Amino acid sequence: MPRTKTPAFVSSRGNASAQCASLKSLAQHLQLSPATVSLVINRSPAAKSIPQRTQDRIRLAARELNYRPNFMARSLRQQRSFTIGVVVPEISEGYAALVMAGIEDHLLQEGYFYFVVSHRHRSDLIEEYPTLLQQRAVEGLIAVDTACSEGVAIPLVSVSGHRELPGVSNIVLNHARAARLAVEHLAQLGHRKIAFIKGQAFSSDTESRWEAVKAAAIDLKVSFNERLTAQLEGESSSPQLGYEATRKILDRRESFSALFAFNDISAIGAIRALREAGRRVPEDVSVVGFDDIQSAAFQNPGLTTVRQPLREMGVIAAETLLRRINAPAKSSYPKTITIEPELIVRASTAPLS
Amino acid sequence: MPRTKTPAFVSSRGNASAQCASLKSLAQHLQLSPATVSLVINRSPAAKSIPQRTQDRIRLAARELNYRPNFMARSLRQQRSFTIGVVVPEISEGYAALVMAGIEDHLLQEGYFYFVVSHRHRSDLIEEYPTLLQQRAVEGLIAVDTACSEGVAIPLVSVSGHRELPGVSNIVLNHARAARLAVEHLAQLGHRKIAFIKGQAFSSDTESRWEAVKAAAIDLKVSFNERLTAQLEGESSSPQLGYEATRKILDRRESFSALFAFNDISAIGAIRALREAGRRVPEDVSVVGFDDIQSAAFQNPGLTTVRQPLREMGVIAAETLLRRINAPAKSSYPKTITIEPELIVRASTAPLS
DNA sequence: ACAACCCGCTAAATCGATTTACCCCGTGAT
DNA sequence: ATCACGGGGTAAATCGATTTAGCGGGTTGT
Repeated sequence: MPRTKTPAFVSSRGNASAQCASLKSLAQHLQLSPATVSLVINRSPAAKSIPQRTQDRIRLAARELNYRPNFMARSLRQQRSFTIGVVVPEISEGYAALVMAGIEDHLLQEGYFYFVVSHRHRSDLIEEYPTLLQQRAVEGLIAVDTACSEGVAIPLVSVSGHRELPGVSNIVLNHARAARLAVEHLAQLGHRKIAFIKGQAFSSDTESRWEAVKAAAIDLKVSFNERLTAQLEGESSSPQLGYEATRKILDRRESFSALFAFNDISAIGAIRALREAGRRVPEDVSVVGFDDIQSAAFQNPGLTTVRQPLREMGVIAAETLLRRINAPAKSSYPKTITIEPELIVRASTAPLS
Repeated sequence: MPRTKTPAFVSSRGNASAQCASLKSLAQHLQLSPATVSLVINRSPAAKSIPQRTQDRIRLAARELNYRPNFMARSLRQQRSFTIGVVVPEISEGYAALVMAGIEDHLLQEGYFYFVVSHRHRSDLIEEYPTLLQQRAVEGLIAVDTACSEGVAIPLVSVSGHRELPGVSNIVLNHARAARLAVEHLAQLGHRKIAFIKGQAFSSDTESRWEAVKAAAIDLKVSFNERLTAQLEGESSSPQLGYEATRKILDRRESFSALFAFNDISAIGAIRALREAGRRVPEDVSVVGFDDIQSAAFQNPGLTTVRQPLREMGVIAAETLLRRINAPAKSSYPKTITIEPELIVRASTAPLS
């Protein structure tokens, strides 16, 4: 039997304004049972036997008393949180931010919210965050440019993850085509000696991109010279890495008339290194970036780059995830979704003079 | 009396792996009551009368059965969500992304998660999102560069909000000092004829910054010439706006040797306009930006700018909010926290030749 | 006349924890 | 012998919804 009875509606936290109104109080006010009110408010099919009159009364009162269903109670009962988790390497980087913008667009439209966490390439965090998010009852995960561990019990969509894992849907760029677009563009401008900058080992795009670049170079009869390649080194995402890689290439004193960087950020660093070495861009050296982050267009000169439709990739990731979440149990799911890149020609490339 | 009994632990959703283990099942396994287990697991003071032996048994079993408290159940009972909401104009913009990085840092450290929403300056969304977030049971809100409506029942911290509202803590830059830093720098380089670009009307920083700039100009005896000022126009956050504003100024054929833009993005557009008009930067015209977003350092030449410590501002916002959330009820809260700017001199400014 | 149904609604179980108010037993003090 | 007290727990209320089984009474069908 009950020991104590609190006086009802004495909220313990200091909310001065009228945010209360539970289902129970609303029902009491209406002289109805909570069950009835719930049925009507949720437009449950079971409410069809309730006359319109009563329904109107209920809805009116709900509006007047400013009834807002308690989200946690509802989640607990229904075992749904309408929340998903997004794991990114770093929020303040153009890449992830653009993907997130797309994710947000679609999720909010569908009534979902999302938690964001950034792991800054720390492997302990990469392990820990998915678990933490699952404890927060997220219904699915999106991992951006992150090689996620397996063993997640919930649907997972990976953007540029590049690991075929059971239970994971991959959204990947068509790297073969992307590399070809860039190399072809340079080749058409007359460039034959092209320098290449390779990505850091930890970036999940590095390997597939590199293979694609090699293939494109060979295919298009462009020399692929080891002495004209360098790899980005270091955790940070600053143009400094591209600057250093380019310096290395320059120091080898091999001649080249074009450079294809791993991404826009490194392309920007490369341009600085080239200028310092007295080479003008694009007159002496043409430079192509990758990604088309916002600052690519902001460069002077504007950066020619292979555009990844990052925002769209975010939207597609969100769509795919929600489809999986709302699919009838263990049904099949897409393993890989390939996205087509686009070459954006700006002012950092020019014909071989 | 009970009508139906489900066979216990037959989860209706298709989770193959072992994620179950409720408090009840754990208690059953241990031949103890849920109450005891809960007390021990939460290290509640009431558990001090329980012998170490039992405590160890409980913790061991919890580990073995991989017990994870159900977040929603716990939230419901405790009326706490450990979640806050962050409202930004646009995720994929350097400004908000940097503030968010700071917010995240601190929140996750303290065991909080956050929802992000972006309103893209749509006033209906600015109205709607705070309500939506409150329905999601967030314990507080951070609004970044957003003139939030009043009437929020939960603690609100505003970063660059610039509206003194009851219940709101404002984090603002010391604009007087910021303007002075920039103008003084240019004046010391010998510039007297300086062009100024003013921000869009919807940006909450625009007015205070503008006043500060005028005051600094007058104070430092730099001419403040209406014909050398222009305002950014348009919703987008692209350098194009700065480009157009600068064109307007150039078209007036008034001579100037330096330009102070509203922010880095517009400074980048300005540089492009100046170059196209045959003016070199910094040899003919020095340019100063504002914010120090990542791409400021990435510019060629590197952009001299007034740095807002955006990441730190995010951390401070999060700290302030958590302090308010965990403060004993209606206690007082900081109304305004002023942040000091810093001048970052790069290569876009040079002495008057 | 009795079953079958429909209408309008409700009781009560449930989701999975937290937390308060005891309870029972043994020991030491009076 | 009785009381007080502390140790080692537990029962049950509670958070705020959702949802199923079913109740009472009137109508219809046969």
